[in-house]
Amino acid sequence: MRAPYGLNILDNCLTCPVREEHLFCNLSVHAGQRLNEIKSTAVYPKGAMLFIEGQQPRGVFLLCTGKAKLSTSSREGKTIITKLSEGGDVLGLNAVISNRPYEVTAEMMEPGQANFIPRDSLLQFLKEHGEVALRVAEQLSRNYYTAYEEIRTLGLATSPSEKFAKLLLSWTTKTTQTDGSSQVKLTLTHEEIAEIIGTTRETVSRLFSEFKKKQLLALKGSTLVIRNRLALEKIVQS
Amino acid sequence: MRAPYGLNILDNCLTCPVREEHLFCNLSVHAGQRLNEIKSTAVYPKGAMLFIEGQQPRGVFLLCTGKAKLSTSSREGKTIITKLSEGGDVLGLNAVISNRPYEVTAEMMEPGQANFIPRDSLLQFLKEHGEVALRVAEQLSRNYYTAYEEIRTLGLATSPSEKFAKLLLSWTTKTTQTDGSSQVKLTLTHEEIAEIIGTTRETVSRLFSEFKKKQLLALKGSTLVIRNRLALEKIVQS
DNA sequence: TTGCGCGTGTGATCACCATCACCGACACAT
DNA sequence: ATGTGTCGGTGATGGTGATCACACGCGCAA
Repeated sequence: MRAPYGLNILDNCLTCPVREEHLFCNLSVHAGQRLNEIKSTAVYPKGAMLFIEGQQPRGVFLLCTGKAKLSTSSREGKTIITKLSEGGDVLGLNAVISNRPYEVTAEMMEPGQANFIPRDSLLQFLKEHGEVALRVAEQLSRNYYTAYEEIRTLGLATSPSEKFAKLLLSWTTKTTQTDGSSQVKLTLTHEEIAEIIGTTRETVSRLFSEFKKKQLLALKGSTLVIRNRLALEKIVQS
Repeated sequence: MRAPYGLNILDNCLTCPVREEHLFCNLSVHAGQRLNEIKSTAVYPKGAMLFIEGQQPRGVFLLCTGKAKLSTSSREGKTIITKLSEGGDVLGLNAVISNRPYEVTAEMMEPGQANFIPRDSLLQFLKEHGEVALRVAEQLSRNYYTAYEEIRTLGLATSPSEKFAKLLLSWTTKTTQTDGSSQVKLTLTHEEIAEIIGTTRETVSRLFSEFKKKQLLALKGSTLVIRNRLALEKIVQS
Protein backbone atom coordinates (compact mmCIF):
# COMPACT_ATOMS: atom_id res chain seq x y z
CA MET A 1 0.00 0.00 0.00
CA ARG A 2 1.52 3.24 -1.14
CA ALA A 3 0.70 6.81 -0.40
CA PRO A 4 1.69 10.35 -1.32
CA TYR A 5 5.10 11.65 -0.21
CA GLY A 6 6.63 8.22 -0.57
CA LEU A 7 5.27 6.83 2.67
CA ASN A 8 3.79 3.48 3.46
CA ILE A 9 0.33 3.68 4.91
CA LEU A 10 -0.52 1.88 8.11
CA ASP A 11 -4.13 0.90 7.77
CA ASN A 12 -4.75 -0.90 11.01
CA CYS A 13 -3.96 0.09 14.56
CA LEU A 14 -3.81 -3.57 15.50
CA THR A 15 -0.65 -4.02 13.45
CA CYS A 16 0.87 -0.61 14.09
CA PRO A 17 4.53 -0.85 15.08
CA VAL A 18 4.14 1.67 17.91
CA ARG A 19 0.98 0.14 19.32
CA GLU A 20 2.58 -1.36 22.37
CA GLU A 21 3.79 1.83 23.86
CA HIS A 22 1.14 4.47 23.78
CA LEU A 23 -2.31 5.61 24.64
CA PHE A 24 -4.94 3.95 22.47
CA CYS A 25 -2.33 1.52 21.26
CA ASN A 26 -2.70 -1.40 23.62
CA LEU A 27 -6.38 -1.78 24.28
CA SER A 28 -8.58 -4.78 24.71
CA VAL A 29 -9.50 -6.45 21.45
CA HIS A 30 -13.02 -5.18 21.68
CA ALA A 31 -12.03 -1.58 22.35
CA GLY A 32 -9.35 -1.77 19.69
CA GLN A 33 -11.83 -2.84 17.07
CA ARG A 34 -14.23 -0.10 18.04
CA LEU A 35 -11.38 2.39 17.80
CA ASN A 36 -10.62 1.17 14.31
CA GLU A 37 -14.19 1.88 13.31
CA ILE A 38 -14.30 5.47 14.44
CA LYS A 39 -10.90 6.57 13.19
CA SER A 40 -9.90 7.69 9.73
CA THR A 41 -6.38 8.02 8.48
CA ALA A 42 -4.54 10.47 6.27
CA VAL A 43 -1.04 11.37 5.18
CA TYR A 44 0.22 14.91 5.51
CA PRO A 45 3.05 16.75 3.75
CA LYS A 46 5.67 18.83 5.47
CA GLY A 47 4.18 22.10 6.58
CA ALA A 48 0.64 20.76 6.87
CA MET A 49 -1.37 22.13 9.78
CA LEU A 50 -3.26 19.47 11.69
CA PHE A 51 -5.01 22.17 13.66
CA ILE A 52 -4.49 25.80 14.53
CA GLU A 53 -4.50 27.56 17.87
CA GLY A 54 -7.92 28.99 18.61
CA GLN A 55 -9.92 26.64 16.40
CA GLN A 56 -12.81 24.75 17.91
CA PRO A 57 -11.68 21.18 18.59
CA ARG A 58 -12.75 18.86 15.78
CA GLY A 59 -11.07 15.78 17.21
CA VAL A 60 -7.77 14.22 18.17
CA PHE A 61 -4.90 13.15 15.94
CA LEU A 62 -2.89 10.03 16.62
CA LEU A 63 0.45 10.66 15.02
CA CYS A 64 1.72 7.40 13.53
CA THR A 65 4.79 8.50 11.57
CA GLY A 66 6.52 11.79 10.86
CA LYS A 67 7.20 14.69 13.17
CA ALA A 68 5.10 17.63 14.23
CA LYS A 69 5.76 20.76 16.22
CA LEU A 70 3.31 22.33 18.62
CA SER A 71 3.52 26.07 18.98
CA THR A 72 1.67 29.08 20.24
CA SER A 73 1.99 32.65 19.05
CA SER A 74 1.22 36.13 20.23
CA ARG A 75 -0.59 38.68 18.13
CA GLU A 76 2.67 40.45 17.43
CA GLY A 77 4.02 37.33 15.78
CA LYS A 78 6.32 36.05 18.48
CA THR A 79 6.16 32.27 18.58
CA ILE A 80 7.22 29.63 21.06
CA ILE A 81 7.45 25.95 20.28
CA THR A 82 6.19 23.99 23.25
CA LYS A 83 6.67 20.43 22.08
CA LEU A 84 8.08 18.31 19.31
CA SER A 85 5.92 15.27 18.65
CA GLU A 86 6.76 11.93 17.13
CA GLY A 87 5.03 8.70 16.23
CA GLY A 88 2.72 7.51 18.99
CA ASP A 89 1.83 10.92 20.37
CA VAL A 90 -1.75 12.04 20.71
CA LEU A 91 -2.42 15.60 19.60
CA GLY A 92 -5.36 17.78 20.52
CA LEU A 93 -6.53 15.67 23.43
CA ASN A 94 -6.87 18.48 25.93
CA ALA A 95 -8.94 20.67 23.67
CA VAL A 96 -11.26 17.79 22.86
CA ILE A 97 -11.77 16.69 26.44
CA SER A 98 -12.37 20.16 27.80
CA ASN A 99 -14.16 21.39 24.68
CA ARG A 100 -12.09 24.51 24.47
CA PRO A 101 -10.23 25.83 21.42
CA TYR A 102 -6.98 24.14 20.53
CA GLU A 103 -4.38 25.80 22.74
CA VAL A 104 -1.59 25.25 20.21
CA THR A 105 -0.95 24.94 16.52
CA ALA A 106 0.21 21.53 15.24
CA GLU A 107 2.33 21.64 12.11
CA MET A 108 4.03 18.74 10.38
CA MET A 109 7.80 19.14 10.25
CA GLU A 110 8.31 15.92 8.35
CA PRO A 111 5.67 14.21 6.24
CA GLY A 112 3.80 11.49 8.04
CA GLN A 113 0.58 9.70 8.73
CA ALA A 114 -1.98 10.47 11.40
CA ASN A 115 -5.24 8.92 12.44
CA PHE A 116 -8.11 11.22 13.20
CA ILE A 117 -10.89 10.60 15.70
CA PRO A 118 -13.78 13.06 15.69
CA ARG A 119 -14.61 14.63 19.00
CA ASP A 120 -18.09 13.15 19.37
CA SER A 121 -16.95 9.66 18.52
CA LEU A 122 -14.12 9.85 21.02
CA LEU A 123 -16.29 11.08 23.87
CA GLN A 124 -18.84 8.38 23.11
CA PHE A 125 -16.05 5.82 23.00
CA LEU A 126 -14.74 6.97 26.37
CA LYS A 127 -18.18 6.70 27.92
CA GLU A 128 -18.52 3.15 26.65
CA HIS A 129 -15.03 2.22 27.81
CA GLY A 130 -14.55 3.67 31.26
CA GLU A 131 -11.19 1.97 31.67
CA VAL A 132 -9.85 4.01 28.78
CA ALA A 133 -11.09 7.24 30.36
CA LEU A 134 -8.73 6.69 33.25
CA ARG A 135 -5.88 6.16 30.80
CA VAL A 136 -6.84 9.40 29.14
CA ALA A 137 -6.67 11.09 32.54
CA GLU A 138 -3.20 9.66 32.99
CA GLN A 139 -2.15 10.93 29.60
CA LEU A 140 -3.50 14.37 30.42
CA SER A 141 -1.61 14.46 33.66
CA ARG A 142 1.56 13.52 31.79
CA ASN A 143 0.91 16.39 29.40
CA TYR A 144 0.45 18.59 32.42
CA TYR A 145 3.82 17.54 33.72
CA THR A 146 5.60 18.45 30.52
CA ALA A 147 3.76 21.77 30.57
CA TYR A 148 5.17 22.34 34.02
CA GLU A 149 8.64 21.52 32.82
CA GLU A 150 8.13 24.24 30.26
CA ILE A 151 6.95 26.67 32.92
CA ARG A 152 10.00 25.95 35.02
CA THR A 153 12.31 26.41 32.06
CA LEU A 154 10.71 29.68 31.03
CA GLY A 155 10.21 31.04 34.52
CA LEU A 156 13.18 29.82 36.50
CA ALA A 157 16.05 29.10 34.13
CA THR A 158 17.12 32.62 33.49
CA SER A 159 19.81 32.90 30.86
CA PRO A 160 19.63 31.71 27.27
CA SER A 161 22.80 29.68 27.72
CA GLU A 162 21.20 27.79 30.58
CA LYS A 163 18.12 26.99 28.54
CA PHE A 164 20.24 26.05 25.57
CA ALA A 165 22.32 23.66 27.63
CA LYS A 166 19.14 22.19 29.04
CA LEU A 167 17.78 21.63 25.56
CA LEU A 168 20.97 19.97 24.35
CA LEU A 169 20.87 17.63 27.30
CA SER A 170 17.25 16.75 26.72
CA TRP A 171 18.15 15.74 23.18
CA THR A 172 20.86 13.40 24.26
CA THR A 173 19.57 11.72 27.39
CA LYS A 174 18.57 8.75 25.28
CA THR A 175 21.64 8.45 23.14
CA THR A 176 24.54 8.79 25.52
CA GLN A 177 27.60 6.67 24.89
CA THR A 178 29.68 5.16 27.63
CA ASP A 179 32.44 7.72 27.08
CA GLY A 180 30.04 10.56 27.84
CA SER A 181 29.76 11.79 24.28
CA SER A 182 26.66 11.45 22.21
CA GLN A 183 25.33 12.32 18.80
CA VAL A 184 22.07 13.68 17.55
CA LYS A 185 20.86 14.45 14.09
CA LEU A 186 20.10 18.14 14.03
CA THR A 187 16.89 18.83 12.15
CA LEU A 188 15.91 22.18 13.58
CA THR A 189 16.89 25.58 12.29
CA HIS A 190 18.40 28.12 14.67
CA GLU A 191 15.17 30.01 14.39
CA GLU A 192 13.21 27.01 15.67
CA ILE A 193 15.64 26.42 18.50
CA ALA A 194 15.22 30.06 19.44
CA GLU A 195 11.47 29.55 19.56
CA ILE A 196 11.92 26.60 21.88
CA ILE A 197 14.11 28.35 24.41
CA GLY A 198 12.50 31.75 24.07
CA THR A 199 15.27 33.83 22.59
CA THR A 200 16.34 35.13 19.20
CA ARG A 201 17.94 33.47 16.21
CA GLU A 202 21.10 35.54 16.62
CA THR A 203 21.54 34.50 20.21
CA VAL A 204 21.24 30.84 19.27
CA SER A 205 23.84 31.31 16.59
CA ARG A 206 26.18 32.92 19.11
CA LEU A 207 25.50 30.15 21.60
CA PHE A 208 26.59 27.56 19.07
CA SER A 209 29.80 29.50 18.46
CA GLU A 210 30.44 29.93 22.16
CA PHE A 211 29.78 26.29 23.02
CA LYS A 212 31.95 25.12 20.14
CA LYS A 213 34.78 27.31 21.35
CA LYS A 214 34.41 25.91 24.85
CA GLN A 215 34.60 22.36 23.45
CA LEU A 216 31.15 21.55 24.75
CA LEU A 217 29.89 20.46 21.37
CA ALA A 218 30.90 20.00 17.75
CA LEU A 219 29.14 19.77 14.43
CA LYS A 220 29.78 17.06 11.87
CA GLY A 221 27.68 18.11 8.95
CA SER A 222 24.19 18.17 10.36
CA THR A 223 25.09 15.90 13.25
CA LEU A 224 25.48 17.42 16.66
CA VAL A 225 28.16 15.92 18.89
CA ILE A 226 28.08 16.54 22.61
CA ARG A 227 31.66 16.59 23.79
CA ASN A 228 31.35 17.54 27.43
CA ARG A 229 28.13 16.52 29.04
CA LEU A 230 29.23 17.30 32.57
CA ALA A 231 30.06 20.89 31.72
CA LEU A 232 26.62 21.25 30.21
CA GLU A 233 24.99 19.89 33.33
CA LYS A 234 26.97 22.36 35.35
CA ILE A 235 25.65 25.23 33.28
CA VAL A 236 22.08 24.04 33.76
CA GLN A 237 22.12 24.04 37.53
CA SER A 238 24.46 26.97 37.93
CA MET B 1 -19.05 23.27 65.40
CA ARG B 2 -15.95 25.31 66.08
CA ALA B 3 -12.36 24.85 65.13
CA PRO B 4 -8.93 26.40 65.54
CA TYR B 5 -8.20 29.77 63.93
CA GLY B 6 -11.78 30.90 64.43
CA LEU B 7 -13.21 28.95 61.54
CA ASN B 8 -16.39 27.01 61.25
CA ILE B 9 -15.83 23.45 60.19
CA LEU B 10 -17.77 21.98 57.33
CA ASP B 11 -18.22 18.35 58.18
CA ASN B 12 -20.21 17.12 55.25
CA CYS B 13 -19.67 17.57 51.54
CA LEU B 14 -23.37 17.16 50.97
CA THR B 15 -24.06 20.47 52.68
CA CYS B 16 -20.95 22.31 51.53
CA PRO B 17 -21.78 25.77 50.19
CA VAL B 18 -19.52 25.37 47.18
CA ARG B 19 -20.71 21.92 46.30
CA GLU B 20 -22.68 22.93 43.24
CA GLU B 21 -19.81 24.31 41.31
CA HIS B 22 -16.84 22.02 41.42
CA LEU B 23 -15.35 18.65 40.82
CA PHE B 24 -16.45 16.11 43.42
CA CYS B 25 -19.08 18.56 44.60
CA ASN B 26 -22.11 17.56 42.62
CA LEU B 27 -22.06 13.82 42.42
CA SER B 28 -24.77 11.24 42.53
CA VAL B 29 -26.01 10.52 46.05
CA HIS B 30 -24.30 7.18 46.07
CA ALA B 31 -20.94 8.51 44.93
CA GLY B 32 -21.26 11.45 47.28
CA GLN B 33 -21.74 9.19 50.26
CA ARG B 34 -18.81 7.04 49.26
CA LEU B 35 -16.71 10.17 48.93
CA ASN B 36 -17.69 11.22 52.43
CA GLU B 37 -16.43 7.90 53.72
CA ILE B 38 -12.97 8.09 52.24
CA LYS B 39 -12.20 11.72 52.98
CA SER B 40 -10.92 13.26 56.15
CA THR B 41 -10.94 16.93 56.97
CA ALA B 42 -8.58 19.31 58.70
CA VAL B 43 -8.05 22.99 59.31
CA TYR B 44 -4.77 24.65 58.45
CA PRO B 45 -3.19 27.87 59.68
CA LYS B 46 -1.63 30.49 57.47
CA GLY B 47 1.71 29.28 56.20
CA ALA B 48 0.83 25.59 56.44
CA MET B 49 2.20 23.44 53.64
CA LEU B 50 -0.34 20.99 52.24
CA PHE B 51 2.39 19.37 50.21
CA ILE B 52 5.81 20.20 48.90
CA GLU B 53 7.26 19.98 45.42
CA GLY B 54 9.05 16.70 44.93
CA GLN B 55 7.20 14.71 47.57
CA GLN B 56 5.58 11.46 46.60
CA PRO B 57 1.84 12.03 46.19
CA ARG B 58 -0.07 11.05 49.32
CA GLY B 59 -3.43 12.16 48.04
CA VAL B 60 -5.50 15.12 46.91
CA PHE B 61 -6.74 18.10 48.90
CA LEU B 62 -10.14 19.60 48.33
CA LEU B 63 -9.83 23.17 49.47
CA CYS B 64 -13.08 24.20 51.14
CA THR B 65 -12.24 27.59 52.63
CA GLY B 66 -9.17 29.77 52.78
CA LYS B 67 -6.61 30.52 50.11
CA ALA B 68 -3.52 28.68 48.99
CA LYS B 69 -0.68 29.48 46.63
CA LEU B 70 0.99 26.95 44.37
CA SER B 71 4.61 27.57 43.60
CA THR B 72 7.73 25.95 42.24
CA SER B 73 11.32 26.83 42.98
CA SER B 74 14.74 26.35 41.51
CA ARG B 75 17.71 25.11 43.46
CA GLU B 76 19.09 28.63 43.63
CA GLY B 77 15.99 29.76 45.47
CA LYS B 78 14.16 31.57 42.74
CA THR B 79 10.44 30.96 43.08
CA ILE B 80 7.46 31.38 40.79
CA ILE B 81 3.86 31.26 41.90
CA THR B 82 1.84 29.42 39.31
CA LYS B 83 -1.63 29.60 40.78
CA LEU B 84 -3.69 31.07 43.58
CA SER B 85 -6.33 28.66 44.77
CA GLU B 86 -9.61 29.27 46.53
CA GLY B 87 -12.49 27.29 47.96
CA GLY B 88 -13.59 24.51 45.64
CA ASP B 89 -10.23 23.91 44.00
CA VAL B 90 -8.66 20.47 43.95
CA LEU B 91 -4.96 20.38 44.75
CA GLY B 92 -2.51 17.64 43.93
CA LEU B 93 -4.71 15.87 41.42
CA ASN B 94 -2.11 15.57 38.69
CA ALA B 95 0.50 14.07 40.91
CA VAL B 96 -1.95 11.52 42.27
CA ILE B 97 -3.30 10.47 38.90
CA SER B 98 0.08 10.12 37.26
CA ASN B 99 1.81 8.88 40.41
CA ARG B 100 4.65 11.34 40.06
CA PRO B 101 5.98 13.69 42.72
CA TYR B 102 3.96 16.80 43.42
CA GLU B 103 5.06 19.29 40.80
CA VAL B 104 4.38 22.30 43.03
CA THR B 105 4.31 23.34 46.65
CA ALA B 106 0.91 24.22 48.13
CA GLU B 107 1.00 26.71 50.98
CA MET B 108 -1.94 28.24 52.80
CA MET B 109 -2.02 32.02 52.47
CA GLU B 110 -5.11 32.37 54.63
CA PRO B 111 -6.24 29.82 57.20
CA GLY B 112 -8.84 27.42 55.91
CA GLN B 113 -10.24 23.95 55.78
CA ALA B 114 -9.39 21.21 53.33
CA ASN B 115 -10.56 17.67 52.83
CA PHE B 116 -7.99 15.03 52.15
CA ILE B 117 -8.45 11.90 50.06
CA PRO B 118 -5.63 9.35 50.14
CA ARG B 119 -4.26 8.31 46.79
CA ASP B 120 -5.31 4.67 46.94
CA SER B 121 -8.83 5.47 48.03
CA LEU B 122 -9.23 7.99 45.24
CA LEU B 123 -8.01 5.65 42.53
CA GLN B 124 -10.27 2.91 43.83
CA PHE B 125 -13.15 5.37 43.92
CA LEU B 126 -12.50 6.39 40.32
CA LYS B 127 -12.46 2.79 39.18
CA GLU B 128 -15.80 2.18 40.86
CA HIS B 129 -17.27 5.36 39.46
CA GLY B 130 -16.24 5.61 35.82
CA GLU B 131 -18.40 8.67 35.26
CA VAL B 132 -16.29 10.57 37.75
CA ALA B 133 -13.08 9.57 35.98
CA LEU B 134 -14.21 11.48 32.93
CA ARG B 135 -14.88 14.51 35.11
CA VAL B 136 -11.40 14.14 36.51
CA ALA B 137 -10.08 14.13 32.97
CA GLU B 138 -12.01 17.32 32.31
CA GLN B 139 -10.54 18.89 35.42
CA LEU B 140 -7.06 17.88 34.36
CA SER B 141 -7.53 19.39 30.94
CA ARG B 142 -8.69 22.61 32.58
CA ASN B 143 -5.55 22.59 34.69
CA TYR B 144 -3.61 22.08 31.51
CA TYR B 145 -5.22 25.12 30.02
CA THR B 146 -4.25 27.36 32.89
CA ALA B 147 -0.74 25.95 32.65
CA TYR B 148 -0.70 27.00 29.03
CA GLU B 149 -1.83 30.47 29.95
CA GLU B 150 1.16 30.58 32.22
CA ILE B 151 3.45 29.40 29.44
CA ARG B 152 2.13 32.09 27.14
CA THR B 153 2.59 34.75 29.78
CA LEU B 154 6.11 33.70 30.58
CA GLY B 155 7.18 32.95 27.05
CA LEU B 156 5.40 35.52 24.92
CA ALA B 157 4.60 38.54 27.04
CA THR B 158 8.02 40.04 27.18
CA SER B 159 8.22 43.04 29.46
CA PRO B 160 7.37 43.15 33.15
CA SER B 161 4.90 45.96 32.54
CA GLU B 162 3.02 43.81 30.07
CA LYS B 163 2.80 40.92 32.49
CA PHE B 164 1.84 43.24 35.30
CA ALA B 165 -0.97 44.76 33.26
CA LYS B 166 -2.11 41.28 32.33
CA LEU B 167 -2.22 40.29 35.98
CA LEU B 168 -4.18 43.37 36.98
CA LEU B 169 -6.72 42.65 34.29
CA SER B 170 -7.05 39.03 35.33
CA TRP B 171 -7.93 40.21 38.82
CA THR B 172 -10.67 42.46 37.66
CA THR B 173 -12.38 40.61 34.85
CA LYS B 174 -15.04 39.51 37.29
CA THR B 175 -15.61 42.78 39.08
CA THR B 176 -15.81 45.38 36.35
CA GLN B 177 -18.27 48.23 36.82
CA THR B 178 -20.23 49.76 33.99
CA ASP B 179 -18.03 52.83 34.00
CA GLY B 180 -14.93 50.74 33.29
CA SER B 181 -13.44 51.05 36.75
CA SER B 182 -13.20 48.20 39.19
CA GLN B 183 -11.91 47.40 42.63
CA VAL B 184 -10.05 44.49 44.10
CA LYS B 185 -8.86 43.81 47.58
CA LEU B 186 -5.09 43.53 47.41
CA THR B 187 -3.85 40.69 49.58
CA LEU B 188 -0.50 39.95 47.99
CA THR B 189 2.84 41.49 48.84
CA HIS B 190 4.97 42.99 46.10
CA GLU B 191 7.28 40.07 46.56
CA GLU B 192 4.49 37.63 45.78
CA ILE B 193 3.36 39.62 42.76
CA ALA B 194 6.93 39.54 41.55
CA GLU B 195 6.94 35.77 41.86
CA ILE B 196 3.80 35.57 39.80
CA ILE B 197 5.01 37.64 36.89
CA GLY B 198 8.61 36.53 37.08
CA THR B 199 10.41 39.68 38.08
CA THR B 200 11.80 41.29 41.21
CA ARG B 201 10.18 43.01 44.15
CA GLU B 202 11.78 46.33 43.21
CA THR B 203 10.44 46.21 39.69
CA VAL B 204 6.93 45.57 40.97
CA SER B 205 7.25 48.52 43.30
CA ARG B 206 8.35 50.70 40.41
CA LEU B 207 5.52 49.42 38.26
CA PHE B 208 3.00 50.47 40.88
CA SER B 209 4.53 53.94 40.95
CA GLU B 210 4.60 54.18 37.19
CA PHE B 211 1.02 52.98 36.72
CA LYS B 212 -0.21 55.33 39.43
CA LYS B 213 1.50 58.23 37.73
CA LYS B 214 -0.11 57.27 34.45
CA GLN B 215 -3.53 57.20 36.12
CA LEU B 216 -3.98 53.54 35.28
CA LEU B 217 -4.65 52.58 38.86
CA ALA B 218 -4.96 53.95 42.36
CA LEU B 219 -4.72 52.58 45.87
CA LYS B 220 -7.30 53.22 48.57
CA GLY B 221 -5.78 51.64 51.60
CA SER B 222 -5.36 48.03 50.58
CA THR B 223 -7.93 48.27 47.82
CA LEU B 224 -6.73 48.44 44.27
CA VAL B 225 -8.74 50.62 41.92
CA ILE B 226 -8.38 50.17 38.19
CA ARG B 227 -8.89 53.58 36.65
CA ASN B 228 -8.21 52.93 32.97
CA ARG B 229 -8.90 49.44 31.85
CA LEU B 230 -8.55 50.20 28.15
CA ALA B 231 -5.05 51.55 28.58
CA LEU B 232 -4.11 48.38 30.43
CA GLU B 233 -5.50 46.23 27.64
CA LYS B 234 -3.49 48.26 25.20
CA ILE B 235 -0.31 47.55 27.14
CA VAL B 236 -1.05 43.85 27.16
CA GLN B 237 -1.35 43.43 23.43
CA SER B 238 1.15 46.09 22.50
C1' DT C 1 24.44 32.62 -15.57
C1' DT C 2 21.66 35.37 -12.70
C1' DG C 3 18.54 36.04 -9.26
C1' DC C 4 16.02 34.77 -5.22
C1' DG C 5 14.96 32.82 -0.75
C1' DC C 6 16.63 30.87 3.20
C1' DG C 7 19.64 29.82 6.80
C1' DT C 8 23.64 31.33 9.12
C1' DG C 9 27.62 34.21 11.30
C1' DT C 10 28.87 38.41 13.57
C1' DG C 11 29.63 43.32 14.75
C1' DA C 12 27.68 47.66 17.01
C1' DT C 13 24.47 49.78 19.77
C1' DC C 14 21.25 50.62 23.40
C1' DA C 15 17.26 50.01 26.42
C1' DC C 16 15.97 47.55 30.06
C1' DC C 17 15.91 45.39 34.25
C1' DA C 18 18.38 42.70 38.00
C1' DT C 19 21.13 43.78 41.63
C1' DC C 20 22.91 46.26 45.50
C1' DA C 21 22.21 49.61 48.82
C1' DC C 22 19.78 52.32 51.92
C1' DC C 23 15.84 54.50 54.17
C1' DG C 24 11.29 55.05 56.15
C1' DA C 25 6.84 53.14 57.81
C1' DC C 26 4.43 50.04 60.46
C1' DA C 27 3.20 46.17 63.57
C1' DC C 28 4.27 43.70 67.48
C1' DA C 29 6.54 42.05 71.52
C1' DT C 30 9.02 42.84 75.74
C1' DA D 1 10.73 53.25 74.78
C1' DT D 2 13.38 50.07 72.33
C1' DG D 3 14.30 46.33 69.49
C1' DT D 4 13.03 43.29 65.56
C1' DG D 5 10.97 41.76 61.41
C1' DT D 6 8.36 42.60 57.38
C1' DC D 7 7.10 45.49 53.72
C1' DG D 8 7.54 49.19 50.47
C1' DG D 9 9.94 53.13 47.89
C1' DT D 10 13.80 54.71 45.21
C1' DG D 11 18.59 55.90 43.53
C1' DA D 12 22.91 54.17 41.09
C1' DT D 13 25.11 50.95 38.29
C1' DG D 14 26.37 47.41 35.17
C1' DG D 15 25.56 43.26 32.35
C1' DT D 16 23.02 41.20 29.03
C1' DG D 17 20.52 40.15 25.37
C1' DA D 18 17.25 42.17 21.75
C1' DT D 19 17.57 44.71 17.76
C1' DC D 20 19.42 46.38 13.49
C1' DA D 21 22.45 45.80 9.84
C1' DC D 22 25.08 43.44 6.60
C1' DA D 23 27.68 39.70 4.36
C1' DC D 24 28.24 34.90 3.01
C1' DG D 25 27.01 30.30 1.20
C1' DC D 26 23.86 27.27 -0.67
C1' DG D 27 20.05 25.17 -3.34
C1' DC D 28 16.99 25.94 -6.81
C1' DA D 29 14.44 27.70 -10.69
C1' DA D 30 14.08 30.56 -14.70
